Amino acid sequence: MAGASQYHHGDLYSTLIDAASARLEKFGIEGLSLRKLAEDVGVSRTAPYHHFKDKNALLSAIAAKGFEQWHQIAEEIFANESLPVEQRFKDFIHAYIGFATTHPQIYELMFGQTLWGEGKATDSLREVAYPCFQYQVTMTRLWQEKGLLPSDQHALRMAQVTWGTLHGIARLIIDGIYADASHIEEMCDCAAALFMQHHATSATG
Amino acid sequence: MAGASQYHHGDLYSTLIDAASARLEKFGIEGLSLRKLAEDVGVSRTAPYHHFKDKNALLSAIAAKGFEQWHQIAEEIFANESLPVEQRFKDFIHAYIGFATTHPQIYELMFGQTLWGEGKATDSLREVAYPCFQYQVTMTRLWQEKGLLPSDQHALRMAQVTWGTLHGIARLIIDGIYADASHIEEMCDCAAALFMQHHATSATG
DNA sequence: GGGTTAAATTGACACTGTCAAGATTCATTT
DNA sequence: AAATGAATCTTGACAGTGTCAATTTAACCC
Repeated sequence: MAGASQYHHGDLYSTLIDAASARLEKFGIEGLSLRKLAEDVGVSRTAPYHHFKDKNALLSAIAAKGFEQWHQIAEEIFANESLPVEQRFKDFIHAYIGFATTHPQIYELMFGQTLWGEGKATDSLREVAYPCFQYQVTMTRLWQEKGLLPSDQHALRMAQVTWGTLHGIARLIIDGIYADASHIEEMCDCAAALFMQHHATSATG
Repeated sequence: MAGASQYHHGDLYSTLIDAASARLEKFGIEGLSLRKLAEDVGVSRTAPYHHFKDKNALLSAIAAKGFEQWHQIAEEIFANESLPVEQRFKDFIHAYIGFATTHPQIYELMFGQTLWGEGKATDSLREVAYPCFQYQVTMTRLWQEKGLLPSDQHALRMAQVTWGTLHGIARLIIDGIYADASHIEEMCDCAAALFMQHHATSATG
């Protein structure tokens, strides 16, 4: 059933997501045209509409995959109890910026205005994204308990600010504003040091 | 010469920028159509092309205006020596987030992928934007000298991280991700407190 | 086989940015 | 004041885009 049929494609849904992801990484969100995508896959212009309500629905599906991917990375770092919290905290920062800069277009999709602008995001995307946000708060609370981050602030606020920092750095790098890729590591270290100012254990780096 | 002529508009350049800014704030970048814009102003579809090479050129001009506006705000706060540095630092943070959330679409234009994605920005935009970036470094260096920010980091890195934080918070709020407008003030205070951890003078707020 | 349903197709519409060629007005020079 | 040249604005046209409607094709179940 997964052969090379001509009329019924067989697994157009997955094929579209894969092809769209590839096209996305090459040409960006703006350069992702449904028609050219269909041509790539070898179906007619409107075939995708039987699997995705919208162009937004397709993009949402890709973004959802990105969230799942990232969530897994974050969980692995966070749950690796063989390393000290401090190291895991730094790893987390580097992993976040690494993920964002390795897949800039997908990152843009996950957090950009295209999907979150005016409630264009699919319900199924929200169901994947929100737990991802929530996880950040959980981690932040634990970092506060471990004394890594100051605990005189609400965990939610703290999570918003720390994530905001990573988000902002990622975007400055991605968009090539005011920061270029050669300074990624140093910027991550600088951010980590800034957050852990009162955590006086290791000032050497 | 600013009358109601019919063929020659008289001051189409400024009129277009104003109308485009208005349309932008209402419908966003995506919703800004050159054709509808021309109709708004009362000229034909291609009239704008005699004043702007591109749609990008128009957007760049609007963004440039935004940078000038912000630069002026920042300078006023920074140069107001009647207030203590600490207060001016907090004011700066609140002003930044305030500017971004008051004109979300213009902010998106100033720092988003539309103009900075792949070198689409006009030269004249760069000429306005880069000094704006540079100014941030200057301020950061002085904040370090005053003991507000830790001085064991390079000023450039520090500036990238602090601006990154503000940029990230602004975007999270604007895109409605993980943070909503009702927490703006608290988030700003949290960020300020985080930056000034080692500055032990005022912990009360 | 017949009938239901899912999947893929062509045709069409409204919309977009942008180029080319022509019309109109302004400015300046003679 | 007339003419020339440049600036400005116009209509016409083209290649794209997302998306809907009606239609054909294939699969699946009884």
